[in-house]
Amino acid sequence: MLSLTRIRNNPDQIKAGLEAKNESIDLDKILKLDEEHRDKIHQLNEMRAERNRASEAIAEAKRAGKDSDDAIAAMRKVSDAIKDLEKEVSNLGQTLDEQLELIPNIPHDTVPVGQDESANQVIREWGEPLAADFDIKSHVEIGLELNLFDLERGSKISGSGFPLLTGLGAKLERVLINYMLELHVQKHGFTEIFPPFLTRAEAPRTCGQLPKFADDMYYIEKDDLYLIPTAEVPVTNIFSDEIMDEGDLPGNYAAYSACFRREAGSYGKDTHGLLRLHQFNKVEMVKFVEPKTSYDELESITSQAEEVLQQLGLHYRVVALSTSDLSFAAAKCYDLEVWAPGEGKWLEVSSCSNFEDFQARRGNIRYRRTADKKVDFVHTLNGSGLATPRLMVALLETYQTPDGKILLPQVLHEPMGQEVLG
RNA sequence: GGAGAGGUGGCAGAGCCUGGCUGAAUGCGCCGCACUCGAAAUGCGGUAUACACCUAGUGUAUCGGGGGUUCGAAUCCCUCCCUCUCCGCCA
Repeated sequence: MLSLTRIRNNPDQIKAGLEAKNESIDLDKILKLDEEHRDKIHQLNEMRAERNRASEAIAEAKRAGKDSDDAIAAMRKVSDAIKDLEKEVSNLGQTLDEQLELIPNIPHDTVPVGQDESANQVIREWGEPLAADFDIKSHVEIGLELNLFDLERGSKISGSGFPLLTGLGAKLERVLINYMLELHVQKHGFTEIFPPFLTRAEAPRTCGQLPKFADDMYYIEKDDLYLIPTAEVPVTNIFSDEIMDEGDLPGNYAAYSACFRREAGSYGKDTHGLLRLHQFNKVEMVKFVEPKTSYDELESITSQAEEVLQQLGLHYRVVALSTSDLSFAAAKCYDLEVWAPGEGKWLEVSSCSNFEDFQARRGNIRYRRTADKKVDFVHTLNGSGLATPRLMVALLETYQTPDGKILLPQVLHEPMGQEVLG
């Protein structure tokens, strides 16, 4: 949520930002609504002030034992008028809020400007692509041959997009999750969280999934609960409606969760194998930081996510998303894309974003500054660290051998209890 | 699922029956000053947020959310949400 003051004071800057994000929002309409709203509030305040003065006089008279029937009769009319105006003001305010909730965050100055994803910038590339002198297989082939997963039976049980991992595939999934969590908790000092997987509407509202992207979420009508699309949702809301101490910042939290996405509108896209699923596993990092540090923290959370790929020895690149490719709530975002030699393409395995105070405003997440004791909104960031399905794809395809086996990277030998699959 | 209790400021906790200088006692915390070589203890003072404007100030709103009664609601009524306790059921 953008602050109205910011919109009011920098309408041109906001308009430019919205345009860069390919958003068509009638800001002038909102500004006009805001003006009308404030105008009515002003009127209302004056009427209320009058009422308060009169009530006080009536109270005084009553204490003195005098009667004030005339004054009461007069105030009755004022009171009715106040009620009408109150209704008007609250309707205006509600409309205004609904409009504000649909305004996305504004891109940071350093975000590359562009009409589509071709404007995204590759910031750096790490490692080398697999150079094989044999026919490279896709993860689907490998998985089927080695019985790591059974997508047909997964579909039988739950429909397409719900993977069934089996045997060593299931174990590899568990090992990867655990490995990533340990890295962030032990080495990077994150606090481990195991969050609820179903939340109230307020939680995705804070993060920006609601109200605009309701169709992408699984919803349990009977209990009015949403399945989380990422652990970002419950973890970001840990401190909603709270005032943190400056000493609590930066607050670094890492959480595993299953993630549920309806992927409405993306049917027929990346349906192949594990590339796009309705349910998947992810380790997510969330940071609550002081505003002035948030862009440094964005760099740091990105490198913390990169470290997973480096330790697994996977070829990847860091991409700065352009204005048009930024998500609704993000002011700046780096994607981590891992190279999948079997697919022959880069796969997004992580998104590291700075939301500035956008989510903090929606969720009312604040902190008290030590210096002047004032309360201000924190900045929130998050980064996948990482999502497993595409990581698994890259891993299987990168470490395949000519004889159809998987030679696991060093760091997985001990937790897997073996060096080779197959 | 059944029965009961409760939701008040950064926190704890009065006020609600008996509506009227109650934005809200008191305590803790925090800040300033005094005392001190310094600290603790003590004393004095201060300490919510948002919005607006005729901006050393003033006004309005906010006691879980919404609605109602009333000249006037933290206080009365309705409704929704949430938390806790006990019983039942269950992993």
